[in-house]
Amino acid sequence: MARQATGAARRVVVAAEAPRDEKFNARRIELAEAALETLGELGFARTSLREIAQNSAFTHGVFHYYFSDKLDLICCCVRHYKAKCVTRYDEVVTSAQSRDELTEGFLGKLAETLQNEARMHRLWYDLRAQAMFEPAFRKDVLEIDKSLEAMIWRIASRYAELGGKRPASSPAALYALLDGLFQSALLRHLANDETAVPDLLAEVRRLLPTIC
Amino acid sequence: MARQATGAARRVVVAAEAPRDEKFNARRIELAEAALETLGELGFARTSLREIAQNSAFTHGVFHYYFSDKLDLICCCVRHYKAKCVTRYDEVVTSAQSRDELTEGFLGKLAETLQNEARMHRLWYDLRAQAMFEPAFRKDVLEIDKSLEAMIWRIASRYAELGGKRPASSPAALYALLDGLFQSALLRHLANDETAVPDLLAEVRRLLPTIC
DNA sequence: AATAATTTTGGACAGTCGTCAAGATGGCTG
DNA sequence: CAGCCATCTTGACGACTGTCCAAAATTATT
Repeated sequence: MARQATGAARRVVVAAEAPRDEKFNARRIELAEAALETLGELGFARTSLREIAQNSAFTHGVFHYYFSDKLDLICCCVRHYKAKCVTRYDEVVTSAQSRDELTEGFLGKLAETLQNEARMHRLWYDLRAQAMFEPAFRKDVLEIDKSLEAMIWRIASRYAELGGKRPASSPAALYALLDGLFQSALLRHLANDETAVPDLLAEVRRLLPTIC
Repeated sequence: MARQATGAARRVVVAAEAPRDEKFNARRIELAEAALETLGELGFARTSLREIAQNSAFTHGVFHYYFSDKLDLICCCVRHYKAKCVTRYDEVVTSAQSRDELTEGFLGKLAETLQNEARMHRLWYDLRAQAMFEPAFRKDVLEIDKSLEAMIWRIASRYAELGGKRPASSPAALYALLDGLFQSALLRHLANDETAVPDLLAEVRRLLPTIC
């Protein structure tokens, strides 16, 4: 019997099958990473499984073998990508010994992300919007959103701590603010607005002391 | 010769044709409003011209007669809808005679919007995300974004004025904050989270005095 | 009333989509 | 070696897409 590709069915495995299961999962991630290339380029709506396959070393049948359907694939993709995302600032947060150091480290990473990973991030915003229409996306999206909020909160807490203060805002408001700024800057950056990145940096630099 | 449906070509009309032109434009808006019903239900990607036509009193051919293509139609739709949006709070802003009055009026409209026009707003977020991939959307989206920022700024300015202060934040940051909060609340509301609306109201109520 | 222009209709077209299943491949076990 | 099983390939299927067009219906103009 062919292995079920649906996440729900795959969770019930006996211990003996665990290594096989891990191999299966590793392959899923391999495919997801290949798919992310095309998804980041075209967005969710315009991307077909065939297009994904053509831009990768795999055939379109393999994707159907490892994923129950298109939604399953895309959920796996964004989940995998965002798992890396939420650790992006951790090194900066733990190593910074002063507010200035943290500020510069944070802003540096922020600019780097905006410029080098614009395609991946627009995919995230695409998916978050799709989740408003497609219930199948909601659970994953809400979960990722929560973890991003926590990521921002770690930065703010550390920043406040280094100044001997407490964050003057709720985690939700802080995340909304930074996410909103980032989203706007991303759109402008993608529209070839040269001032998008410096404007974002200046705004955040100005904002940080006022909210923590 | 059939009339060109592209916006660019239609702008060159002699004065005598102006009334005909207005009739043409009125029909466009009529069609756009019909299309918004389906677009708000299904989102940009899932909506086909045929589906729009079936859920309306028109045939799919008419849409091609009045719009050069799908993008043209959708741009017209969101433009039309957002033109109404940006005036939503104007009455509250001009009539409010105290901070409390403005706060309550604003929050009331905010809650009403979130609950009654959730479908239209998720379409806006959908389109804004699509603009990151589709250059044809960018001009309109950036323009609408600017006008929404101005709308928020009018509220904040008036709020500050009623308190004898000045807004302690930039227009961009303020809009990012409120837009981020609204977007998050909208997603939760659509996911049947009962606390989404009250949470948003509480957060904004708490935030207003701190930023103005 | 007759003619011309505009608007509307609904079907045809070529293409793409997700899905599926029958068969090929290759490693592993008995 | 033979049989088995997970993995992968390939082509086909029906449904759906945006676009286009020729003809019909409607409206405006002479």
